[in-house]
Amino acid sequence: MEFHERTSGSAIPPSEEEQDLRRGPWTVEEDVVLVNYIAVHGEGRWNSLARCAGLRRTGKSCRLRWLNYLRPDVRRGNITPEEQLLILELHSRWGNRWSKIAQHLPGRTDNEIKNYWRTRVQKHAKQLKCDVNSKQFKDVMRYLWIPRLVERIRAASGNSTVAPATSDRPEDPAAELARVKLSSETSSAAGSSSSDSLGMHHFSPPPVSDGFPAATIQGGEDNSGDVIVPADLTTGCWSESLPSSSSGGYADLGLPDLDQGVWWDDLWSAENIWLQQQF
DNA sequence: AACAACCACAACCGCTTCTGA
DNA sequence: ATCAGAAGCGGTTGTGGTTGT
Repeated sequence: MEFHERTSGSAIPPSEEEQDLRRGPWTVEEDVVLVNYIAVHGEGRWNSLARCAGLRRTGKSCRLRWLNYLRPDVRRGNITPEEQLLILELHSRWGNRWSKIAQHLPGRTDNEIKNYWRTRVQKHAKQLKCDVNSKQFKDVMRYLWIPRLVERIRAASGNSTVAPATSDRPEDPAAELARVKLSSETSSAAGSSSSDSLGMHHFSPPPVSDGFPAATIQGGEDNSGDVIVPADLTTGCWSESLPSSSSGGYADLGLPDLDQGVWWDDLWSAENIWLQQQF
């Protein structure tokens, strides 16, 4: 911030050190320096780390580069269906609390999740001409997107080719969540139009092992939107609350693969038809 | 082939929160 | 209790690759 601001209009001339600061994409050489330095000295104290390592970067920049890219346990690339499911779930509960959400996706960074949400989820909302926080869009997620994900996870687990890095950890929240969804033990939400007549209510979140208290409505302390959550979006009964996808349900809509994006174009009409039948 | 439009992701920015003196 | 520096967070922008015309 500092360099940029001071060089643009401020009477305070930038110090020599600030003038020397690099910005923009990191080079391989910088990455190597940072990784080697952290390997020896550990992370933290980012400003002094940047100085001592001889990097002409701010401490913030070093920290971000390490956390989002260079850390050995960072996972990049395709977001698995389990992870997508978990992101939808946790976002419905917490809103844009990306770092909090990221804590439950091992190896994923808040930045990556945030980007995923913006580029995929918000894009689809835009295509549907509705807000991501609107009931319409949440219903799309609830009745179409999530069941689709559940089915994909189910299919994958049937083939015992489960998504990498999310399935082999007993404590893994994504796998846990998927298990919860698939088991579909509770049944109160099916066609829950009576209890959901107000369009919002409290819910009992599935176990997410951070001891987070049973949330009422997400948004919580950050009041970043007071998102209204469809009744059973988060109750673990998705697959019960809608027509069976394998017996005349959404499978019959001929939806293309979730990741391909195109199916959303056709989704809105199908969604409208179905919702009109429901509400 | 060239250009524009779009997309995904990396990085930055400003603000808030935490921590230690 | 207060203050300064460090760390963390969420929103935004920049960049490079891809796709369409």
